[in-house]
Amino acid sequence: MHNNLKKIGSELNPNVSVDCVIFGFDLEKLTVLVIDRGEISAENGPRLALPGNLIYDNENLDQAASRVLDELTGLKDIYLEQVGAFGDPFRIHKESDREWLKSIRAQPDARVITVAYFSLVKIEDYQPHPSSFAKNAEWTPVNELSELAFDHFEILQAAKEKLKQKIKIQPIGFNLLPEKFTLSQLHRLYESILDKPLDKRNFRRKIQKLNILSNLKEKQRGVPHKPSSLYEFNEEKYQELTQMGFDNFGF
Amino acid sequence: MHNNLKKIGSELNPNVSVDCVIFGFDLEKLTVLVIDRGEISAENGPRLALPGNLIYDNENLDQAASRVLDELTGLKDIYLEQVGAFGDPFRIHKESDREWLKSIRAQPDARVITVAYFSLVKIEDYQPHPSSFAKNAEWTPVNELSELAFDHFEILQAAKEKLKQKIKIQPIGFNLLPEKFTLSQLHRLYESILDKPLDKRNFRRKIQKLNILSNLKEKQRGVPHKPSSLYEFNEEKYQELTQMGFDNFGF
DNA sequence: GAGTCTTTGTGTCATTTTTACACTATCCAA
DNA sequence: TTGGATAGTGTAAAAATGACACAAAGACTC
Repeated sequence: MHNNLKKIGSELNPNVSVDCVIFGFDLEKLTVLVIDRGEISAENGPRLALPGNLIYDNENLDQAASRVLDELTGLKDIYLEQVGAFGDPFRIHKESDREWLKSIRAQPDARVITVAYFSLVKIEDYQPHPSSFAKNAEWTPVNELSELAFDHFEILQAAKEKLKQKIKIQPIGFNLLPEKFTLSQLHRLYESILDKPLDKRNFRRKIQKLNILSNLKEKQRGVPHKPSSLYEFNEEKYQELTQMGFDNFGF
Repeated sequence: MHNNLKKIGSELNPNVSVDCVIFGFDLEKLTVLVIDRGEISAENGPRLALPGNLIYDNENLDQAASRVLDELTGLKDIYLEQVGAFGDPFRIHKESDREWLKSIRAQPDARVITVAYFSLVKIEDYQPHPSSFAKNAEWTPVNELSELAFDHFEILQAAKEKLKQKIKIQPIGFNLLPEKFTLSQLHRLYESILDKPLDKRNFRRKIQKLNILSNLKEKQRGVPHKPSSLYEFNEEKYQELTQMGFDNFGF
């Protein structure tokens, strides 16, 4: 077995890339980490793009996505989920994207299929990483973006939709919040992701009934209003739930 | 724009394939169309595989999946949905798969990323197609499969899961049934897909409340028991529903 | 320290949805 | 005509949902 290994080196595969939709939450809005390409584009195309790169021939797709995420943010062990493959033959052939491609790719005209991932990051954990394009990375509220390079806007929409569906099934939102958070922050997070208002009391009732939060006996300090209790996500209780086949968070 | 078109011919892309999980429903069980590769495998590996093929450089992924489906079944305009990309570097390197690959691929050792799709087919519409591998294709109950070539079993599991989730959100199951069907058949279909029993009366109540079925004033004939009313899926009423943002079929 | 601003935190009631459950009706075949 | 098989139907209890308003706690200002 694997006597064909010799044919697989650790070189870039010119035909397959991964792109990452890195979501964050600034306690107000859902945001996404995008790269500013500067004024390189030919005909005033979009300056912003999703981080991504070609894959290496000796890594699998998940590994490639983790690597791209790590190179950009320095973060490891981050929640990561595949969105899907995007492979229109002309997806990278807008004139406004070609200059940029020429500057970063050995074969800027090759057909590239990309596999999109979304990841959930605590903004507080992120610090621009020295390497890579991180110096040009910026958190932007998802709803303020209306165009991106290549087909990245389409990918972003698909990632938002996937996140929306997923959060109805698993409480993955906690990956976007600090360790300690308030119910109001969680509430705003759900409203941001689901993109619709949720009744405050009903939301609190529902989320508390799940019994996956620990009420730290601790309050916010220094806020100019009634301070809120702080909670943390209780992984163990969550495991109990899921092992009973729980699968519907009902939002 | 597209002065780079010259680099994109209509040749097979040696690095990207599509694989199709073609679901059917024999009115008893959920089935899937698999290819029997015969006894070609070296060390008694699995004989069965999902239909799939390399993509052409001038088609997008959805088109490639439609093409593969068409080549195998002769069917067009079939419900098709992407499951995701599978790209382990060694996914096609099992010794038991190599003989087969050598017989069908110009570059049997190339690293191939595959994009999986699932499609829903009315078994009655399917007739083995002269071309391709169709003569070796067979409908097999999903739950009777325990191994497949390459990583196809993993792909099948992912497709089942995707179908399961999707049917909770959209009534796509009708794509698997004849135009005219009984509530019991629909009931069995949902049980097959969700892989759990559903109470008969509750199921009927729920599905009827959706109001997307038309009761044809027609009954089964020739069955050795009380004949059932026949229904058909009412596309228009369904459109009304979805346009109101309906999104939860509650199973 | 009184008043204002801001956000937290809480309960009820009416409606809808879910769950569990058993018997009669209708056709075919023997 | 009887037996076998599946279709078709209703109810009651429990749970979930949706709509809705006001007092409490801290920070800040004057």
